[in-house]
Amino acid sequence: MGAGESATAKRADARRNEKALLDAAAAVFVTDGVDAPVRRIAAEAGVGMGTIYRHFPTRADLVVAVYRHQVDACAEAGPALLASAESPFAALRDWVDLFVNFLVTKHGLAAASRNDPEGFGALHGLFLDRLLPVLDEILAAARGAGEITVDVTPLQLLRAIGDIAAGAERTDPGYDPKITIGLLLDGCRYPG
Amino acid sequence: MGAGESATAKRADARRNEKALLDAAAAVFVTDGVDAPVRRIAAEAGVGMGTIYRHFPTRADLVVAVYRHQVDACAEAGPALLASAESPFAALRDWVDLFVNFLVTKHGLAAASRNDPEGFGALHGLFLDRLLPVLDEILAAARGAGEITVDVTPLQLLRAIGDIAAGAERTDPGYDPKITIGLLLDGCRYPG
DNA sequence: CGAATATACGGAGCAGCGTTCCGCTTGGCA
DNA sequence: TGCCAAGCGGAACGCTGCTCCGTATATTCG
Repeated sequence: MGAGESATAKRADARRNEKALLDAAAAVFVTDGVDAPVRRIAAEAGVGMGTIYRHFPTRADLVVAVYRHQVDACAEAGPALLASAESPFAALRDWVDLFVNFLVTKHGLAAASRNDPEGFGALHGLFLDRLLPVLDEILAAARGAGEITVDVTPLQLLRAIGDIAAGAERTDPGYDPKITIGLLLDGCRYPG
Repeated sequence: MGAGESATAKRADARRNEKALLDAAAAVFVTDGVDAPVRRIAAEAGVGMGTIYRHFPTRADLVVAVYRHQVDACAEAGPALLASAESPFAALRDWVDLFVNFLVTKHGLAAASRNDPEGFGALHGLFLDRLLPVLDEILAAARGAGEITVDVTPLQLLRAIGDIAAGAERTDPGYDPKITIGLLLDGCRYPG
């Protein structure tokens, strides 16, 4: 069930186009957000409409492909933070910060994944698959250290954070999602 | 600066159509969400495209017109809750609950107002104008009673709540925004 | 009561979007 | 070199928001 490395080796031009598409999408997403017109991405990559749909049948497929390694990096940072931070709760703060920074810099990413959960099932799945276990681990550590007493599920927390970050994606001076999230995290523990 | 009761008295059919449009929009919003196609609303009301745009130049104008009284009701309930609840913090809980229930039942309302803050400036303004003072009052009372010690601004809290509610607009069993919001509110006080 | 006029109406039309489909091109292999 | 599956491009379709202007009508005035 491994994805695509052997089986029937893709043609060279197909591989080239896929790469071009990925690069183009990454660039366009930065300037125009993840809702950028398909034609725009195709044009940027110098390919036709058919090509983009053949490689990435769904917009979410493209988004996932573009951001997968960043999500991975975020997931992998979890254990490291847990080891280096002075307490599990501090690690939680740090890790959440990482996640929020990731979300906020991707225009409309979280919003898109929320507004169209059917279509963005893949993205949703990526987030959940990679991030949930990590958050679970950090949460368990914090709970073990007595820093968290409320029983909040990782899913609950991850979604809440995602929603808050999504709401703050537009740059609005005077509102800082991190403060809100800090409040939320504080709500998960009793003060020491 | 009063809006529209005298000046140059509108034509009878214009008034009728405006009412029809409002009713139609309310009905369509319930079934199809606030992003329902303009043509659909026009058809439901039995008017042409021109008419809908003449009465409500912007989609937000229509949305605001449809929900204004509900927002008003929510705002007016604030002082009443403050008077009847057993503590200011309890009133805060109740009032927030009211607000969330309002948001969650309007498919895509909060999301729409967030994804297009330019276009939905009117909606945003309505929320802020009517609701912020009320929340401010409740918050001040709670702070006066020593139930809230963190200095969180009404705007901060209102936005956070709106964002969380917006994220939960799709019915997703297993996730309850009210729990998240409860956590957030708890984060605003020291435990008694 | 009938004409004049501002007011309001309707819907064709335009531009931009996502998505599909199929005739043509090209890479890889014998 | 020649063949053919794999891949490509972009025209075309249906749906969207929004504008524009010829037509219809409510209101007013003689």
